[in-house]
Amino acid sequence: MEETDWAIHRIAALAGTTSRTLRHYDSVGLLTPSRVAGNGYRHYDQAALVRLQRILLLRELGLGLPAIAAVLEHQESAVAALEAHVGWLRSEQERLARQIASVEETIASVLKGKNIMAENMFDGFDHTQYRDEVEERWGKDAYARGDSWWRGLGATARADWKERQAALNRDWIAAAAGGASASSPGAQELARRHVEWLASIPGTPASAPGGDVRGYVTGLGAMYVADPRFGANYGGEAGATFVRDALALYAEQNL
Amino acid sequence: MEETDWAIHRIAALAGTTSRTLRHYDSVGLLTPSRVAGNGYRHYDQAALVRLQRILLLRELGLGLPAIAAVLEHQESAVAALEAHVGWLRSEQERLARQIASVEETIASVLKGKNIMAENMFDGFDHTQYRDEVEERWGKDAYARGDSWWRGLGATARADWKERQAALNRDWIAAAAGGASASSPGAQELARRHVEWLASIPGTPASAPGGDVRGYVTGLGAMYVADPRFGANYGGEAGATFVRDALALYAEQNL
DNA sequence: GCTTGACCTTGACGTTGCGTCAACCTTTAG
DNA sequence: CTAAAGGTTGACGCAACGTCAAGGTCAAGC
Repeated sequence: MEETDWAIHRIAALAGTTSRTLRHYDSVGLLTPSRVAGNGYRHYDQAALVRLQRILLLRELGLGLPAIAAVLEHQESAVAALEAHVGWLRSEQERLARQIASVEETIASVLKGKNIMAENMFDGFDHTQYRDEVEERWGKDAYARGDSWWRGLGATARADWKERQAALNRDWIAAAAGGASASSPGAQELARRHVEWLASIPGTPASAPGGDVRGYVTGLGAMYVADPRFGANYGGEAGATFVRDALALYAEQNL
Repeated sequence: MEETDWAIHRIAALAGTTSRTLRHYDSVGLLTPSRVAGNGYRHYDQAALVRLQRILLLRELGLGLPAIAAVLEHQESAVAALEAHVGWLRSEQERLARQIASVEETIASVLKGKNIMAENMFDGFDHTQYRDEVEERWGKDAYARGDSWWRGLGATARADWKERQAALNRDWIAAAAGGASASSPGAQELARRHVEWLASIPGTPASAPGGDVRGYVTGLGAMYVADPRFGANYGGEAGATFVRDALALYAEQNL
């Protein structure tokens, strides 16, 4: 009989890991000691060492402990597991690539003085979380249209568009807070700018050649009041009501 | 006064996140409610909404909450923080690229029937954790030499080399277990194969033109006994002793 | 026989960013 | 009055250990 039996610190050093890790692997059942002495000390033999080697190899490849356990139990499907893992690694890499692009875009915008992070960035098209409701309200492909339009813009164009929106929102809120009436010249001028702004979004009636601009603008105003997520842009329900009324009047008289 | 003040669920929906997240941001001090009512309910105003927008924007870029807090507090250094973040993202991407390459190499080896995961993978050169000691024993650049040699090999060559090593280890252990003496013909033949195997590693005296093969092989045998990490390849100390003696005799008589 | 030091053990907390109950109020609508 | 929403504060869970903490074991030196 050889004395092929090491204390925990030994194989740890032998395999290039720590005793804590071995205890962890024991506790999760990934690698149990080949022998536990009466005093509770863990001992490992060559077979355990080989298994440990494999575990560490797979860990270096980025697999999680459950995945490693699975690979070691069902060695036949090891290749399939590894290939699935490569797929996951690739998707992670792509995600990182997108993040890098976004961050650099942001840096460039900030350097150009475009305060991307400065204003209210709310609107009905650029955020994905309302997909279902946007589709429900405006038709199945309204969301897709709005989204593709939005994604088609460069970072600068997006920033420009958002800034025009933010300016509009500010002015609407100021006008409402100032106690102006929806029919006042100031409110009507804002309505004109608002419609102009809407017309810059392709795919809506406001920008289509023979679109029902009037109905669209009136309906949109109603939505600002009905939906607090849009109404938020205008200072809440009261502000949204003001905007709706001004838009309705403007649409009736000018569109 | 406007009623620009929303309940927690409102801004959550408004910003596309959850109330739990907002409570979390409150608890970590990243975003405190603009007002807390007598009943404990959190309320947020437009300023809070704007801040939340920025937080979520930065979060999408992959920044951690402490980093986000730092960026928002010191807006001047925002660009620097973002650039540092890009650097980290790039390093992560490189790490993933290396992992992908390794996993694919492993898959290819397994498919070729090379059981990379099947045998004892111990030797003095392929693992990095003994760098200090290898350098101490064999000189400052021994490690670097061994490592660069090893890394210069392709996956297939590595697997081949490891298999030859594993076969040698097996045979040594079998011979020692069989009770053979170090001077027996079997042991001496193993010693010959061992030296041959060593000679396949460039940068050692065994492969150098005028190297001190004799001293090298004898010293290596001593190390197998002295260091359990190497001795493990030969069935522990007894096995390593057998190998050392056989190598010493072989070196004396043939080198 | 005792001390020292090295090594072992079993907890248990910390890490990152919330998701997900759980137990318990409040407010609002019917 | 009651039920349905929605709010609150805990507290656990996740991944894989690092890092104390408190305390047993063992070989060696006095």
